[in-house]
Amino acid sequence: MARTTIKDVSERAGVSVGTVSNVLNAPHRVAPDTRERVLQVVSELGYRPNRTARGLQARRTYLIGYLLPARELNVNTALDSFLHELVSTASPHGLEVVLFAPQPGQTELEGYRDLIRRGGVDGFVLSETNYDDPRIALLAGVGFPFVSFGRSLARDPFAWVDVDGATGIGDAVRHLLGAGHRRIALVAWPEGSESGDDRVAGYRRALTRAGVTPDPRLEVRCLNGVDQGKEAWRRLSLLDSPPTAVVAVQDQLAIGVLLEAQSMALQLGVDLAVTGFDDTPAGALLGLSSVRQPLRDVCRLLVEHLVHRIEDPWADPGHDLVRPELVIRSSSGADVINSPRPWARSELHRYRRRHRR
Amino acid sequence: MARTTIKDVSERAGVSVGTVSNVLNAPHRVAPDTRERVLQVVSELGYRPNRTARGLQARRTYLIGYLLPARELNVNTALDSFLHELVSTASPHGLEVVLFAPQPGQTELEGYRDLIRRGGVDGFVLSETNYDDPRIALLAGVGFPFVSFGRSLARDPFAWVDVDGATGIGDAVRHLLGAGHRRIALVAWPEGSESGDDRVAGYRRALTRAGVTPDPRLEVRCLNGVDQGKEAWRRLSLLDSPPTAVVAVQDQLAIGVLLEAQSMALQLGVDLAVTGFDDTPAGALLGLSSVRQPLRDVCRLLVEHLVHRIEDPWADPGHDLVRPELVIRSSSGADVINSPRPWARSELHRYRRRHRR
DNA sequence: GCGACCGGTTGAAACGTTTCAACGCCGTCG
DNA sequence: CGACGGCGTTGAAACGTTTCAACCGGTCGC
Repeated sequence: MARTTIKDVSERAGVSVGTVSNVLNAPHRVAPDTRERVLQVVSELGYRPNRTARGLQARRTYLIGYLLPARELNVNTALDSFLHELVSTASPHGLEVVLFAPQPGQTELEGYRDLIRRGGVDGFVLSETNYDDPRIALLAGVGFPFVSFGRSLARDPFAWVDVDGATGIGDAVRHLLGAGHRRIALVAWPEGSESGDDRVAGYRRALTRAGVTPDPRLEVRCLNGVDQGKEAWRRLSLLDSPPTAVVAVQDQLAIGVLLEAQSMALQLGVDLAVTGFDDTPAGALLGLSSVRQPLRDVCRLLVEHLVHRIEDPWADPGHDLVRPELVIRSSSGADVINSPRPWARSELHRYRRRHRR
Repeated sequence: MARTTIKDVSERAGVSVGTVSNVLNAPHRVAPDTRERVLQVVSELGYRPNRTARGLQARRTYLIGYLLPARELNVNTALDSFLHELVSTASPHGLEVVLFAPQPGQTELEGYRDLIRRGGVDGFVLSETNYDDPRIALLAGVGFPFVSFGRSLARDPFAWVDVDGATGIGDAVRHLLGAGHRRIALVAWPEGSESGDDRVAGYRRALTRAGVTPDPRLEVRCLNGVDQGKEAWRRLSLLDSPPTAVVAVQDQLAIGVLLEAQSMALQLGVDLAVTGFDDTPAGALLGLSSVRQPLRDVCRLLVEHLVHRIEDPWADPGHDLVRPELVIRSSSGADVINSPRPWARSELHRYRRRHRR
């Protein structure tokens, strides 16, 4: 029950506690034979310095805070893998990840502020950062170490890592262009989100560079969600000349498009190609091609930047933009899994005849 | 930069630090007017006691540890919601959740042991507990507070909370029986997992109680996974008289069954009813009926038990079994979403003719 | 032969709390 | 009027580290 302390070690090794501490933190200062003896006792007793005591003296906690984003507007569908990577990349730096949520009746910002005041963490990792995120103003304002997964238009310089969504979507577009598609639609979130607008820009740029003029009628805007994706495809399918491919800025939207198209008896990868973003398990299940965020790299960089901020809060904050990877599956024609259905096209025609005003 | 300490408060309020501490922790001991004055200063300065210092003296950390289960064998597909509920139920008790992973080259058990030695947490929450889990022997052995999500055959008594999988599966079976099904198959994991065996037992019991004799040929065993589910349905469909309903012990298996049945052009909810377990987003998307674990209740109970263990490690560990809820969707005939396909049956027959030896 | 220096070690202070024995004051009772 | 109690407050110790000035014994240089 009683934990073994540095004092136990020092007594047993016949040295002072200062010496034991030196053996552990500055071995070069202590004579080789003393060092050996102390290390021997340390391993016999299985001694590990107490984090709390060490933290009190060093004014550190060896913890980094991550506020769990509210469940409802959960765009970050990859929370699971994100946390995994974050925790395992933080670990070698002697850091652990503390999850927290605002107390009931507290705003998110108050949650951050409270944790700072209580001296609860050494720094924060933010995610789902958006334009002019108030958290950045708060943290940069008080000079508290943090790093953001996602860029932001903020006056203060700050450390961030982001996925190059524009290039990712561009890769999807180029993949579809390469497969012969020319009428490539976009299903995107409403204007005003950092990552959303970035992806839209990538779509337009890729088309333009390939000599295809982006057609505004092929750009549908809606909130995230499977149902919204279905609705989006319904609207696209009623156009004079419907698209042959759809690029969605998120898997859920893509899944909606895909399901709705299937229910119109369209053959995915043949009649219609679809791509998503985030490479979610649900999407993978349905054979959805998707842009995968390299979360391992992202987390490695996040932790590196954060460690720098903690160690030297005065240095210039750095940042990184990492390139995602397009995972090609059957939804964009990789290898067709379902058997062809010759009546698919006529189904689409029937649907359109019924619904066009 | 310099945080405000209890000393700042005491000086400004013209009292000793002891008094400030009493105001915060034992207000009845201090005179009302002093109390007011101190509280006034506390709120002016936004003072919050430093967790590290408080923890050092109390020999506590106010943190509970959760080891992120290895990604590969991730049965706990609801990690996201689980953590959400865990964090928000722990918060009112003044506890935060620390995630950790074994250092590279360390076993899981060493990860736990290390954290105990370093005095890193006040207690652990275990999940994915299995028969005779070595973590339970370790923690119960050294008398370290913990609570387990999942029962286990362990010699030592320990605190746990579990979902009554048997009853959950039983509910699914009764639902199908009520819809008129009699040949109800089971797709389950291989024998030897605590929760798996529990669910199998629930399946058999529900059938027996309803006067239907369980047919061993209708029980398929396979590892978790969508592909395994597909394979399971292929085997079931080749039986002399195939089942009209399938109960799976997990959503991924159910999804496999469902997808494979669809690819045979069976109409879900009409030709074949399917139920899963865990109510995953992917399942919900496909209209899969599923047994939902009441994670909020589970986490509330987990935290309560753990707090008791921490406060009074000598008391008898308690436990709770909570009943899950069956969510009925179209896969078991709730409201059929697809239009009927008259040729479905003949497709099945064609398939069977082709594949039976 | 003496001071300076150097490597190794020690002891004490400090980190920010809580706890608790001791103290001072005031009113009450004998 | 002195002893006693009770209430409110204080001061110091303790929690387990790290850090750092000081110390000690030995060696070197002059």
